[in-house]
Amino acid sequence: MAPMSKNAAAPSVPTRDRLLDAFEELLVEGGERSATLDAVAAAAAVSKGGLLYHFASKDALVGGLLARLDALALEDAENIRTAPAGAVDYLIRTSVHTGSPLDRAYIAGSRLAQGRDPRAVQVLTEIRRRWLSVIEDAVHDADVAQAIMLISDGLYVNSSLAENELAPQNHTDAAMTRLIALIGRLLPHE
Amino acid sequence: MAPMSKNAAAPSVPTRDRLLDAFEELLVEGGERSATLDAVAAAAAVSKGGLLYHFASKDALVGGLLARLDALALEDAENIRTAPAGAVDYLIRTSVHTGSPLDRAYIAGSRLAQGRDPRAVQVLTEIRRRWLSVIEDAVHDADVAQAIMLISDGLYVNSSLAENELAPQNHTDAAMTRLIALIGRLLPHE
DNA sequence: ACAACTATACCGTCTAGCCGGTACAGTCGA
DNA sequence: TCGACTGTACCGGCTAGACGGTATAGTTGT
Repeated sequence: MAPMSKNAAAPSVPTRDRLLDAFEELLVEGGERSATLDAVAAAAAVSKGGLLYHFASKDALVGGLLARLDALALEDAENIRTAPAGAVDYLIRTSVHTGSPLDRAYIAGSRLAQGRDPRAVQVLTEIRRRWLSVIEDAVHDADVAQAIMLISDGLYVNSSLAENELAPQNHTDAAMTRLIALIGRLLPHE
Repeated sequence: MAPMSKNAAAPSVPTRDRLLDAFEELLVEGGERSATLDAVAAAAAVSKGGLLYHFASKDALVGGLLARLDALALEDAENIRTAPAGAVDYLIRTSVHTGSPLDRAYIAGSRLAQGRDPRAVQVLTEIRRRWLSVIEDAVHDADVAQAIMLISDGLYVNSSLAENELAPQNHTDAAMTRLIALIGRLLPHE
């Protein structure tokens, strides 16, 4: 077929990124196992040869995903630090599945880490270390910061496990506001 | 009817359970991908034919693991409810990788859920629903119970991701005691 | 001309699942 | 008490298909 404007939509997004998007999507939706090269190529509407043109191996594909995740997370750490409503507020609100690029990349990375890919484990560990550090700066108490991180992690688990079942309205804006108020009690007074 | 004394060692643990143990272990250590039938059989020191005698398919193996997890979790809910030091104390302390049978089964189940096995998702969702219910009974506040569950989930993520890296002494007894004290602040007063 | 692909064919390995066979303990009728 | 038979617990060889990766020839927009 015509490799140009697929059919209607012009490839405003470079193929390389579309491949990474597709890989991510498959990891999130179907786990490690379903993210095969064939599946990734098909999902990105690219031939397998085309995939391997951009990423010479599956390892390279994983590397590309992890690099993008790391870059996204680095930006995010800055967003948390400078969030107008406060670091804790921002962290908690963005810990629920918002569908943001970082969100998807983070969950995809988690899948790889659970498959025990050592690079994925390292990248995730580093990202979490950065988040913890930002929260520590914001609350001035290592134990409280730790507890807040745990809640943030818990939210990720919840939203990626239940998707939308368990406790229908746990992730609404109102619920998040109540949760953040609750976290406020952890702070002695500042 | 004695299937005993294979050669020398009497199989004090039935082969069926050894297979489930091996499957669990592989899921925990290497993720979904590494838990192949061949690997499970080898880890249980059984031939592949032997494995398939006990579990006719991989699906059946997953079913067996999930059934065992569910049974273990049902017992555990009772342990939480009747824990001398209180439900919250028990839940939090057992949320870190203790190596208990439930612990391992739960993490293994999580791996399957991340592979998007719908049965695994359902079993885990149900287990978490039960835990939440027990905590709600203990703290008499839905929001606080929710927050405690999130912390518990976070601890699982932490211990299963970092294993023993990130923040060396986050899961010591002392750290847990401090965390539980912190959670106490969430309760208005009771 | 060149980069960015498509399409197809192929290879070695891994994976799930199947099947025939073996060993052996216990049951039962004559 | 013997021989025929049954059920349980396995072994190990096999196959079809999936998977990662290679190779190569052709197409298209700039």
